[in-house]
This record gives sequence, C-alpha cells and structure tokens, in this order.
Amino acid sequence: MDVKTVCLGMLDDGEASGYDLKKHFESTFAHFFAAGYGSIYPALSSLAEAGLVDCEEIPQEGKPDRKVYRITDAGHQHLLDALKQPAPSHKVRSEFLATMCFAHLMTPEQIETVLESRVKDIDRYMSMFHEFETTGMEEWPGGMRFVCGFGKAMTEAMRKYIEENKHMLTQQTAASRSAAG
Amino acid sequence: MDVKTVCLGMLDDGEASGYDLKKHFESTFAHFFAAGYGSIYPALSSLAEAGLVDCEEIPQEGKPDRKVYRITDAGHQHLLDALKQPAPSHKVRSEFLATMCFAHLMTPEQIETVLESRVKDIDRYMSMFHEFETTGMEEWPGGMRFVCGFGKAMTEAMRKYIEENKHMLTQQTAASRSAAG
DNA sequence: ATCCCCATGTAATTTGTTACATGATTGA
DNA sequence: TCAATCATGTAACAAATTACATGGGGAT
Repeated sequence: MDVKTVCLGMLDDGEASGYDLKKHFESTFAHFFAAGYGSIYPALSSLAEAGLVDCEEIPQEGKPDRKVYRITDAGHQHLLDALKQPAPSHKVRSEFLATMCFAHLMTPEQIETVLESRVKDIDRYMSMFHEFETTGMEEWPGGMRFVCGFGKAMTEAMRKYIEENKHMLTQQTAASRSAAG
Repeated sequence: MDVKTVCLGMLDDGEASGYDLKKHFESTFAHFFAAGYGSIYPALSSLAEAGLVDCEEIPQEGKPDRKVYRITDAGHQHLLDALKQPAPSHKVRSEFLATMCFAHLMTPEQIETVLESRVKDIDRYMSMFHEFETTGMEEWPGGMRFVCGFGKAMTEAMRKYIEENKHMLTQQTAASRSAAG
C-alpha cells in the first residue's frame, strides 16, 4: 500500500483536495504514514489519469484553483482489491536506535540531548492523541479508533521504556572511560 | 544516519565483510534498520573510496574473494561526528495500520488474515529477542542492550494491544453490513 | 537430490524528499 | 507587522528495493 492507495482510501471517505489530504497525513496518519506535497500531488494526478478519481477544478481568486477529487466506482473497486493484501508490512526505521547502539562512543551530554529530543517528539504525539480523544473520535469508524489507540499505546510504551532504561546508556560512555583512564 | 554510517558503526566494533554486516542487519538491527546487499555493498565501496575504511581482499577458491573491511582513524572520527546529530529520527511506516484504517471496507475474514500475519511477525521478533537474551547479551555494550530491550518492549506492547483491541475492527465491516442490509 | 550457506556485485526501477516558485487573506 | 493558512505544482536529488548474474561446499 503506497501513498496513492492511501489517498484513494481517504477519498473513499469523502471528496477532498490535495491540501486537505495533507492535513490528514499530518494528523491521524502522522504516526505511521508520512507523505508530503511532493508525493500527494503526483499521486492524485496519477489516480486521475487512471480513472480511479474524478477531479473538479473550482476557480478561486488570488489562489491556485482548488482541485477537488472524488473517488469513482473503479477507484472504489481498486481500493477493495488493494485491501486484500494478506500481509501488509509494518516497518520501523530508527536513526534514534541506530545512534543508541553506539552510545558507548558518545558523551553523557550527547546521549541526554538525543533522549530529550525523542521525549519531546513523544509528547507531541501524546498531545495529538489526546486531542483526537477529546474531539469526537467516538464517531470514527472502528478501524480508525483501533489505529489511533495503537499509536497511543506504542507511544506510551516507548516513553515508559526510555524512562525506565536510560540508565543503561550512560554506563561505559566515552566520557566515563576518559574519566576512568 | 544512513546505511553507510550504520555500516561504519558496525565496523568500529571489529572488521567484517559485507556478508557479515548483512547478518547483523538481519539479527540485532532487524527491528529498526533494514538493509539488503543492494545497499550494503555500495555503502562499503563508497566508505572505502572516502578512506573511512580499508579493504583487504582475501582470495578464496570457488567463491568470490572475501573482502574484509576495517575502520580507519578518519572513519572513527567520522562516526563520532555523525553521532553528534542531536535529534535522530524514529519513523514508522505501516501498511498494516493503513489497511486497518479501512477495516470497514473489509470482510472479517480478511481482517483476521491480516491480524494473523502481523502476530506471526511479532512472534518471529519475540523469539529473536529471546535468542539474544540466552546467548550472551549480558556482555554487549549498554547501548545494544537498551536497543534490543526497546524492540522487545515495543513488540510486546504491540501484541498486547492487538489482542485487547481487535474487537474494534470487526464492528461494522463490509460483511456485517451486508448481513444487516 | 535438494536446500541452505557462503560471497560478491550491478543495473533498473521505484519511491520518496527537498527545494524551488507564487501569492492573497486572516488573525494576533 | 508578522506568522499562519490556504493552494498548487515541478525538478532535482537521494535512497532503497528488486531482479539479475554466478557457483562451490556441506548437511539432510
């Protein structure tokens, strides 16, 4: 499932512009599927070319025309087919963890800085999830609630693990070695 | 931190061939940093060209020469610099979660299949982590232990969340709607 | 017999990221 | 006055995946 298919899925829920879709990618999808304009606009063009969505251009003054996309029957069918994929992937790519693998080459200050930035990120996600919960998440389809709950659970587990285990990182660091040597 | 830098970090721990590094990517790094030969071999060539690693070719019969790479002083310094990055990323890209967002368009059987494949994946990771713990993880540097513990904690949290919340997915699915309609 | 391990690499393709390019309206 | 929101898109670049290409040795 690539950006194109996710856009198609979002459009199945109702018409939207590329700009609108970007906002979904920044809020409800942010914790597991990133996409910028550089992916979204080409995806929509390609979807339109394939006849999976229709595009209505709405003239506006002082702004580029707003292009509203609507899913077609063929698009809906295509989406249903895409959802038949029996083993969709779930991948983590973490420069953070890669860095922590080499904590013994870092100073305690460097490690602390990295940890702080991670926790800041975690807190941003937590407040995002909190906002979802307090703004009518109850009415979302079960799948979306599952996915957001998933993100929240993972994020909480991450914060808890870091709090409880960061002490492992500052044993035998670059600084502690030079202090000892 | 890209594949090149991670390779450099692995080599800081001791000399190795591309084939050896691949095994690290498949075991200890598997849960957060994927890399195949198509990334590793070009990374090593580029590292050697930049003088960050040395390469010794060991002739072998019936096999391609084994190329053993060793980090240089310049390479070690480069690694130390790379580790100064204060806010390394941690990204999730999940076709699994993207699929689950649209669970209301799927049959309960389809959902069940997807969930099963995810749990199978989780169990593979869990047995991997278990193997680490029973084969001398105690002597690893603190950073590596932190990272593996992190992976284990996340994986456990994921399994727990799925078990406790999958019921959310099968409410109002494609099949339950047609049964009702 | 058959499969896995060892061992290297290239080339084509696919994908996504980042920077560029433009500019009016609205609220603080 | 300044920042954010709205609104689109392209082009260059970076990166990773996949398939291709080769082939002996050892275990079951």
